[in-house]
Amino acid sequence: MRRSIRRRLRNGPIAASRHQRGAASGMDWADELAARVSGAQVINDSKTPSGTVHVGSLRGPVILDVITRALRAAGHETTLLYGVDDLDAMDAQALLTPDAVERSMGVPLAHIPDQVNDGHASYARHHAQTFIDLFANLGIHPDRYYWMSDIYPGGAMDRYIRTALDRAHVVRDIYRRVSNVQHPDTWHPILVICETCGKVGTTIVTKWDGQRVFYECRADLVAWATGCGSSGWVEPFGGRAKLPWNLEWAAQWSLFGVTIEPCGKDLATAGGSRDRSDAIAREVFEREPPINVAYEFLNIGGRKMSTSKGRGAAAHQIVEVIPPDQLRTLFIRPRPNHAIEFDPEGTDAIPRLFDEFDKLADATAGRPVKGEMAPGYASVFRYALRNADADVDAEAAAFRPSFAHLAFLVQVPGADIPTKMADEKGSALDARELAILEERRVAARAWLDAYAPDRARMSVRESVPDEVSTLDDAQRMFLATLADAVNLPAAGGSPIGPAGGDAWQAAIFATAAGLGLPPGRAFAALYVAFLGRSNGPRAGWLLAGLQARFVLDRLRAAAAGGTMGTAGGEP
RNA sequence: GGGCCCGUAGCUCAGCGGCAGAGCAGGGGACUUUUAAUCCUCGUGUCGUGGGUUCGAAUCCCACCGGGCCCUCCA
Repeated sequence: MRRSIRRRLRNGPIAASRHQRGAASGMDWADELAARVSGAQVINDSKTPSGTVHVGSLRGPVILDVITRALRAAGHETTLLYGVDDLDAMDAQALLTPDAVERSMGVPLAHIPDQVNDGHASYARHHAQTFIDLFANLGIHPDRYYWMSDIYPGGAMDRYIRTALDRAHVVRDIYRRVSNVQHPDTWHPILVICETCGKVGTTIVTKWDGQRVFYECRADLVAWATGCGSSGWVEPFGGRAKLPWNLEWAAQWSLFGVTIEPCGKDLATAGGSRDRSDAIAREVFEREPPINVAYEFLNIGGRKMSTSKGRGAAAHQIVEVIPPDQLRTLFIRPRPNHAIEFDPEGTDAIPRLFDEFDKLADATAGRPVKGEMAPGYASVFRYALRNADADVDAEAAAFRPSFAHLAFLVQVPGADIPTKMADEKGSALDARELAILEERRVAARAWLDAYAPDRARMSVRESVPDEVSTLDDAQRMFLATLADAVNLPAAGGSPIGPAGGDAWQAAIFATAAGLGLPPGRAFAALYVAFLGRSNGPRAGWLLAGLQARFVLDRLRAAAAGGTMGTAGGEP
């Protein structure tokens, strides 16, 4: 039974180049995959919790989820597994994150104490859990999570360890043949956790007697960690040793019966990790490897993301700005073999992501959209939804406020956003729409705090903006006249302003009308005087929220062309 | 050295054998007791280059150029 399934899986990676696909719709890669397989499917992915994970790492889990949904929609019984390779050593890889612990280099990640005192049992648990905690909110629900630090001690890997050691010569041959890596003839594919110093990255096994291995913990085996120099015979079972990554990967496929496993393009390169593991699966564990779905990375500004170099956001931070449906859209819209260019810092990339999602919703709901839709847009929309069981039509039909507009409104003092949105929609927002609004309002604020370009932010300048030099005489006159008009002497002689936004607003219109200045020019003058830009929030309410003395001084300074209030200093 | 991806409008990209397209940005205009917006309008771009196949190539093939990433356990 299983064998017949395997035989059908012998096709290469599905990541077809653009020239190979047919008259495709956008999500065909997932649906085509679902149409190609038969029988029950097991999808797997696993991750080494080396440290803080950046947002690009979520592409893999989202792709897993989309494949799972496509398979289930096609009627295949499907199991989704997600593993944590937490017996891997803290190695050079961890040095690429800000989290590496120098004295623990070479130690299994699961055996390193959590550096953050927030209740996790280990370094590995901390970073893996921080990552995994994002899954549910993104609509990714593996049927089972497994941790290699549980799997090994439970003995489940013992039979694969034995097979690998018995066939060490085959493994060495694969490394040499597939990857041009020449291990010594005494090298054995097992990593003992040193009984003396606890490191796994520094040990090498040179003998296997069928029950025990002889290992040495060498000071200079690797550059990034120093072994303690001890050696001895040990039974490499029950968690006392782990397989090297390529063998562990292949062993996982056998252990869990994996039929589909996507991987990043770094592993999928010719002669790389995936090729080695595929060969090991076939020749050592005698099982056809799972279907591969190779996927490209997420680049920031045309360059690779790097947590350590400050390019790109940590995954757990970006989700505060990009809600699940939109983050899924980011990953799902391009085919897996396309690199994604994404640069949220100081750009409108995030607002445009929302716009694109909204356009997908509009088109799916049958509303008119500007321009043309990419083929397969309805599938993209459906798979982008966090909730796999959502009523797609209802979701598409729901009212969604423009993100950019919302980012503006949240900066307007006293704006009644729900009422404004109801006006825009033409009727009251329902519960779901209010939830979407709230989600976007939070996201908009977070975006303004963390990523937005300055032009999207509105703030009253502390001194007279240079931009007042662009005002014409009529506008200056308006500002001066307004200041005089509202500066009615109070009993004590101190300046007062109109009480409240309505009164300010009325004064603005009255003053402009008195001067014959079109309201638009008058308001523009105010915005320039206070914000340094030609548009802004409702001016009356903006001024009402400021100190009257400040407002009057600024009006007069701006009317004078900025010669008052900015005390020299400029060359 | 090998592998993968990309190269189409300022930017992000779609199109993948049949008249070069969209969004955004930008220009111009309209409206407005206001902001955001909305509406109208404006697109000749060596489709990276050179060959080839074809009645016909941005599209298929070959070579090359440029960019990016990977091949060190990141995805």
